[in-house]
Amino acid sequence: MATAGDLAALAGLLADETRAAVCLALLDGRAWTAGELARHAGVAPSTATEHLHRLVAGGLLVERRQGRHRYVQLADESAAQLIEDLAARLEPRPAPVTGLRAVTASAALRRGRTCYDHLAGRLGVAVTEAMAGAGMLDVDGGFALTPYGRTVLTSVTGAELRPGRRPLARGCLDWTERRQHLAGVAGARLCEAALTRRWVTRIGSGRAVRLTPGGESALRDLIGLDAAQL
Amino acid sequence: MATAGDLAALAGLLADETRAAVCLALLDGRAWTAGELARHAGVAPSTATEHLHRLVAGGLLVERRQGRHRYVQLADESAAQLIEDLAARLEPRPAPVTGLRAVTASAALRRGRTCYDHLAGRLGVAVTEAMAGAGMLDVDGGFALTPYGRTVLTSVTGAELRPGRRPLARGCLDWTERRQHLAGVAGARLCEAALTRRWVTRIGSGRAVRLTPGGESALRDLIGLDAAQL
DNA sequence: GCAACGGTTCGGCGCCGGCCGAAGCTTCGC
DNA sequence: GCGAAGCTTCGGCCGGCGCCGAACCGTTGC
Repeated sequence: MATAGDLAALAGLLADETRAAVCLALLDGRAWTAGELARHAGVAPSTATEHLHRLVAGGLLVERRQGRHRYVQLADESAAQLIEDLAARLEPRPAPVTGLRAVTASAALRRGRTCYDHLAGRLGVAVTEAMAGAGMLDVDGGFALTPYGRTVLTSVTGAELRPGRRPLARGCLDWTERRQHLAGVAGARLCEAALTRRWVTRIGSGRAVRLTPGGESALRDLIGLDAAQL
Repeated sequence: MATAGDLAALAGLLADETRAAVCLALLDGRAWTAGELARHAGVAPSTATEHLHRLVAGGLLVERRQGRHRYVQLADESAAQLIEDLAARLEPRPAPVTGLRAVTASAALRRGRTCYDHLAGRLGVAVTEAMAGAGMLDVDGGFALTPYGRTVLTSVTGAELRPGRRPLARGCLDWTERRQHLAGVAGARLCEAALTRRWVTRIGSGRAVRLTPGGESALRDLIGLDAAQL
């Protein structure tokens, strides 16, 4: 049984601005070095060390030491999901409609990005809706991959899709779009395939991604995605 | 865009043992008075007042003043879900198998309870699995109510089931069972019907519930629930 | 009216924890 | 080897916050 103390300790891991910044940065699913995170969060390396210790001890992060670097990343998908769930609660507006606030970096992020290990942003939402429209996802009754969708994704990835500890499909509320996009095993495999086949490519070193011309036609054929609406 | 400061502030609401105890108590979905919560958490009334202020200001709780009482309860289902999600991460063991730790109060809770506004515990999990077995829920591809399940539930509640801001069906990870049980609109309507039709009754004033003989036969006929395995 | 009761406000206390810089340790490049 | 770089440990500072009790306010019951 979960005690109040345990719950408070877990929440306490994220209840600090510096640690929160670290976790948000790590939402890209990749491993960062301690120094990168310290600079990102704007604190001294020694301070970052302490925070990373707490986050690792709390099970939210895992570390991998490699030479003189210490890489950390989110421990698992459920850790990422927890942070996403909290962050989702911070954006209660249904449709932003923010006019011409053309901060290009964040505009690129809104257009398309990875969220831990799957696609998000307008691209992720559009892919999800195209799949729903093509009968691959049931989004009315909840959020589930249909048998047809399973067949299609299996043909893409080659390997059989099986739910393990992680569900096959799960809706992940999008920060910027306030709509659900596909997460879970299916979302991860699709994102993996999209990156290896160069349907999407990363922009710079961040988590923003861009749909390539090849990806545009491939996704149109596969799931009926209309890239024009992006 | 969610900032680290916002995230930290939200997490900070739960990052205190007293506030966490309050939120866990409120997970039963009902309204508690400030004094009840103070006694439950073991702090002075003045201390409870401050905590409740913070939780209300943070949007996690709503208050309703009635005479000299101040009732608080969780603001919405997403607040309950957030707390559930955090609590679920605290029980990483797949199968407890705790032997004969017969703390009767918690045993009753494990057997059956309400979780915000739907059924949980062994009862909630058994209902969910019976519905999956009867073809009303798709739990392989994710978590969704099938058209057949929608028909059955509509016949039970009379009113049409429609997803709004809240999904029709959603899996909610059970604290004690570590399996998913049915939440979302469908879970809430089913629980509501089960309580009004006396398929289940509350035990005392807490969140524990018990399956009645009438409920046993009704749920056997409706979803093929085998009450013997409870 | 008056007392009892629930809740709130305020002041004060003490501790926890976040921050930094200095010193030290390990690894890497040369 | 030797210096530079990445990281960690330690000590010390300081602010925030959780706690309580006392005084106060509004409601309820007699």
